[in-house]
Amino acid sequence: MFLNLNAGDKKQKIMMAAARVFAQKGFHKSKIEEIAQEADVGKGTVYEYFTSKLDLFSKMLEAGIWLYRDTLAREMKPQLTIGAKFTRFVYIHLQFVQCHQDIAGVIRQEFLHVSPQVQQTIMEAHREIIKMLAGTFREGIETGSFRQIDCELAAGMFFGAVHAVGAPTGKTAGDLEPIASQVVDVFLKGIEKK
Amino acid sequence: MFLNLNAGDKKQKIMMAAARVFAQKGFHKSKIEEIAQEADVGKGTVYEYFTSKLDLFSKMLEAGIWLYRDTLAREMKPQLTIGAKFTRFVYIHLQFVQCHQDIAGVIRQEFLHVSPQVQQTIMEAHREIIKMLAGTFREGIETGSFRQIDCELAAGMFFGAVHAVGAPTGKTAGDLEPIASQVVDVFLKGIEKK
Amino acid sequence: MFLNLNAGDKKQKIMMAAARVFAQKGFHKSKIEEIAQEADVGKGTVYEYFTSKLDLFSKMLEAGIWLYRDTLAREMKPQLTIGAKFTRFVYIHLQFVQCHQDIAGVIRQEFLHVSPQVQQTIMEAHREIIKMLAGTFREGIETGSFRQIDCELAAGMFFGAVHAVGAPTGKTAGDLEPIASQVVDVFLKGIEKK
Amino acid sequence: MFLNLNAGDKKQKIMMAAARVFAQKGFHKSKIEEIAQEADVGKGTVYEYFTSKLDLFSKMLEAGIWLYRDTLAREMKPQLTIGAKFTRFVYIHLQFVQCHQDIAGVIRQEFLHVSPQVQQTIMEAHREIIKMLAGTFREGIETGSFRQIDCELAAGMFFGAVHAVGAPTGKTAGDLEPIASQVVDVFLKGIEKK
DNA sequence: TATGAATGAGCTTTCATTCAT
DNA sequence: CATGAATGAAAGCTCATTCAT
Repeated sequence: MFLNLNAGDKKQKIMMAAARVFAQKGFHKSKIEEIAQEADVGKGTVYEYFTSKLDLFSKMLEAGIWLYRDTLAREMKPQLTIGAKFTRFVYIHLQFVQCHQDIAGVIRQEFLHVSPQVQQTIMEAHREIIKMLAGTFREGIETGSFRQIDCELAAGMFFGAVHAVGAPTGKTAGDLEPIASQVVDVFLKGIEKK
Repeated sequence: MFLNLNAGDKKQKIMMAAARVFAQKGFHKSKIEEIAQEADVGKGTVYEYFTSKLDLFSKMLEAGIWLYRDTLAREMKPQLTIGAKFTRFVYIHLQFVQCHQDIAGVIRQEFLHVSPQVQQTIMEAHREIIKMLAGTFREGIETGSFRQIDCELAAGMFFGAVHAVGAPTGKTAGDLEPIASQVVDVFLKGIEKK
Repeated sequence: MFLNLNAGDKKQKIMMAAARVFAQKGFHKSKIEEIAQEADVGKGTVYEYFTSKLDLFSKMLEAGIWLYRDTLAREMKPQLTIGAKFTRFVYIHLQFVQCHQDIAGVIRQEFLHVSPQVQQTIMEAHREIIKMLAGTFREGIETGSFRQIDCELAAGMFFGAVHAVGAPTGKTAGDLEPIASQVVDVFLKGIEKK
Repeated sequence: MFLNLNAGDKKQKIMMAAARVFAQKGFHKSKIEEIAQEADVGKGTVYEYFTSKLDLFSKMLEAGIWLYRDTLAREMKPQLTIGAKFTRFVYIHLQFVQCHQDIAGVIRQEFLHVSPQVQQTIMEAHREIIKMLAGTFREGIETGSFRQIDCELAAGMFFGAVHAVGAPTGKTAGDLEPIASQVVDVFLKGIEKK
């Protein structure tokens, strides 16, 4: 077959199948055989591209995180106003979670107890986001838009809040734009009547 | 020994050992043998008190959730002002997480992929908290303290934020009182300068 | 309590309970705990009278075999005519099987694979019966009542036939006397029309 | 190797090994590992072909019963005279027992306490044989060869007698033809001198 | 390269047996 | 004597991984 799919194609296919299965069943209940079936390849083929189940999981997860970061980096133009940045962040996060439910589910749930490596990877990504958000908060304080608050704490709270909204039990049914606006509105203005 | 441990004590001992091990390794990587060793009993003894590994996990988890709920119910006096209620909630939550790191860790991480039953249990507890918080927000709106916001969304955001602050990566090093105050301050007043 | 039951009483109680349980579930599926419950004694008490599960089984089985032999010895008066002896044997066997279904069931089914000792015990009893029957056949030949046949073979066949009739699937519903007569009639006269 | 074993071969190999081990030790004392060793395969391989130990046992047993039935059906030509039919039956039974001692041993001993399914299977086969024999007796009565006897009882007795002769303790040392003749002779003519 | 039959380490669970009371 | 809570050896079964084809 000369018009074969490009080289990384089967690897991709396996990783996507893995994301689906891992998201649905978790790392320990997912069977390599099932992932292989889902990817429509033989069980042995998985081991042609990944050294182990853990390796497949890690690679899949890293790809997911990379995609998240990439999406964020692409969409968070520096020229946006601070308020717009937050709204944009929430929108992108919610949209990512909605589009990539599989990967999002895996990132959300399965990181503490799979392997220290994996835990490391996710916590690093988490720290990076917090850092970015804290930086934006700091920027707001410096430009006089925000009042004096603990930026790290606020960043943690903000990400936690957004994360909770994006969770399956949260409000992610309708359009994401208004929800993103609301979230940012609540966070920036607080809920007390002035 | 004449001052023997009271009845049900061994069950407690096993559950506490289970909490430690499950928190550290997660459900699937925890071995019954290790839990038995940690509890300083024989492997078979675990099965005298629990029908299976899953049963032990569920019972331990339910006990943890019950403890959380109980603590909350005991400490959230209805006569507190709304602001004080939120501060109290954050304080109690953070304190619980700090005191019962094992159980908190288990509740936080291991619920999706252990069993539908367990998932059910945790999500129910989660819904209950959200409901309580949303009710408090509603109360604030009715009394004119809070502005018109989506109470469910706000409750989700608030719990998410608190949850994030309580997570191992969050800020829970120093005294909890000031942190609780700060969290509530940020949430009530927002971060924008008026 | 000075008017206590005699010494062997509890031992008997346990053995009878064992017979019931072993008969119903077989050796390997019977649990010591269940036998203890059936005998209305504590689990540990079983070990006061028997050194092990196998010991209990063996003792119970030997008691059953002894009872069978004893019944046979008591009822098979030497002064009976040969024909009467056979009828008597069949009747006693069928009655024993009917009265002591538990023990009979155990003897019938559970002897090959419990222990070589047990197998030995039962096969010895079996050989003894065959020998007795063969002797009676020989007696018949010598007195001119029976024709020249292989006594061992005939004894084996006869016991096999009686055994089959006594099995749960066989004909043991109605009165045993006529059945015993029929069995002996068939065996002595054959089934061919003369 | 180019002349590989045909498909289903390994399944056969495992079933034959199982027959040997089960016959020697009984169901409960047989370990999967030992059967695997006997079959010269890995422990896990057994589970590639059978879902459980019980499944392996059942399948093996059914194959044995099928073989018995098949042998009987093939060899019991309807055109045989009644007397020849009985002789043929005894000969086939004894030969089967001699050739397939493993399977015969399993069928003879292990059916009550393995599983209701297994019990069902064996008792059905037993009933079928009894029915066939009773039919032949009835045929004999109708054609005037046999005297008026209870066919079911006689069939039970006959099979019991043959079964006993075929048992390991019975007479199955020498040639089977003369033994079969003797058995049938005894049964048809009886043992009384006319 | 792609495959899936074969494997065995490792797990949960059972239950005969012990022994402190 | 009587007990039953405690125990751990032992067995069935799973599934990540290998490797001959």
